[in-house]
Amino acid sequence: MAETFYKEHSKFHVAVDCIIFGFDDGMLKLLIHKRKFEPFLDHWSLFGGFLRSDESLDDGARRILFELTGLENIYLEQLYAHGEPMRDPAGRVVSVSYVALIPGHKYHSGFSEQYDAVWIPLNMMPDLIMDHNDMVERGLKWLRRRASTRPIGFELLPEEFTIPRLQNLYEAILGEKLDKRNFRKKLLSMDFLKKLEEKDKTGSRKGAYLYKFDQQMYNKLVDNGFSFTI
Amino acid sequence: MAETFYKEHSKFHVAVDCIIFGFDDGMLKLLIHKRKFEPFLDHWSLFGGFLRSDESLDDGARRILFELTGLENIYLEQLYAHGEPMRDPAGRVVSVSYVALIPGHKYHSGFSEQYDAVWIPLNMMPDLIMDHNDMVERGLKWLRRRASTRPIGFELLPEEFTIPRLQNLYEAILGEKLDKRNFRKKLLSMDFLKKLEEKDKTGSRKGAYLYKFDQQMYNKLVDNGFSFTI
DNA sequence: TCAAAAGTGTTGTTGATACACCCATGA
DNA sequence: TCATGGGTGTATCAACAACACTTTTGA
Repeated sequence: MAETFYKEHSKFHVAVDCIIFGFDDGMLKLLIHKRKFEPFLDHWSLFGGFLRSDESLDDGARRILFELTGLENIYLEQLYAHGEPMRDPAGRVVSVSYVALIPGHKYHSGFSEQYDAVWIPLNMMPDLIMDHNDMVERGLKWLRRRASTRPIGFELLPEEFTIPRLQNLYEAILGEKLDKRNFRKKLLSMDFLKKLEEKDKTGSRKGAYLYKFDQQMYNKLVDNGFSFTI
Repeated sequence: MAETFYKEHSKFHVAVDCIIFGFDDGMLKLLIHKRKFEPFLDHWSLFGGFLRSDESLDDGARRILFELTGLENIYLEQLYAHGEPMRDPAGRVVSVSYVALIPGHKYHSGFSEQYDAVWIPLNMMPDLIMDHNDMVERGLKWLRRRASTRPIGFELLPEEFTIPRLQNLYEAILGEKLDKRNFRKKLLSMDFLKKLEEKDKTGSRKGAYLYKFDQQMYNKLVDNGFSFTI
């Protein structure tokens, strides 16, 4: 019965494509791979797949990300629906893009090889299939906007991180150098970074103190009208 | 041949729903109507329709808006794709919502009656079908965000408008009173409002000078790194 | 001992906010 | 003449930007 009402209307394939950001070696990177099926077999592509009849768009995105990386509880947000009739030469497909942010410490889980996945620095992005380069550009704009109004930068770092590392990340996202004294002052004044006892010595002789993002504290601040900006 | 590649994958109805904002009597309003077909015949609903096989999402939104209002060249922006499997009890439908901003002076074109369309102030919104209330809420958040970072407020006013009218609009969008001296100072300092000779006397005895938004000037400012905030 | 990154305060400038009175006019 | 909304300037405060030297330590 359900399908009787609308049956005179066209139906479409619906796909989900994931724009997967990571941060490593001081660079923003994107996880892409060579496509495994026709058309465009073996061309560079975002990770995507077709929506199944029993799942929501969000579930589809989560599934695709999980199938690919084995990771769950990843920051994931819907970005944009692409629906040009000719965007895919092999058929009419409406594709909804999602942005995913992969924390730094989950990089080396070895998922890359089995799916032919590679992390490519944003400034070395090859031509991707169809409108995937547009998606990446839109994703980058989103990331810049989002990172300057919400504390999502932390989603791209390991749970424990140093202030200089955080600054590097913001510099990579915003594409500009920041003053370290002002950066530090501002971030610490916001009161949601917990300083730990240990130092991270991988970045320098001296070592830098590790910090943790305090989500609870952040929530409390937001409840009191605080809003993050960098 | 085109449809041979993906034929093992599910297909979906794709709909477009328009969140149509207007500004009148100092109030933000939304254009809604009573739905013309089952299911939910005669329930309050946003204006929407099914995507056709030969049109893009943007084209679909434009078409629906045109069929309804007879208006073209309306500010229209994609907002969000809703894809919960059970969002429509009559079938699996992925719906992409769009925000439309209708300029004030195009209100009285008489399109309302023939489509049973009514302008409802935002604070008197009835229960809408399915997830349409969510869409409205999302649309309002979008409008607040957008209006404070881009000069889209002008899309909701007639081509010629007074500063007090513009201020009323921003107050309605942001939901707070603004200081008239500061508002005026700020807007005029941005240099993209052209003052006209005539006054509009409908709002007061004294009359207030009319202004026009100078799109060219605005573009030039943006090229030079200017960014609008209110 | 030196190279390399971490850490630390102050000052000037700019933009935001708060605020009260006169003006023009039609009824 | 008076009620109504339009129009104007200044002073205070908070946030941001600019800027240079000391510390630690492994090689």
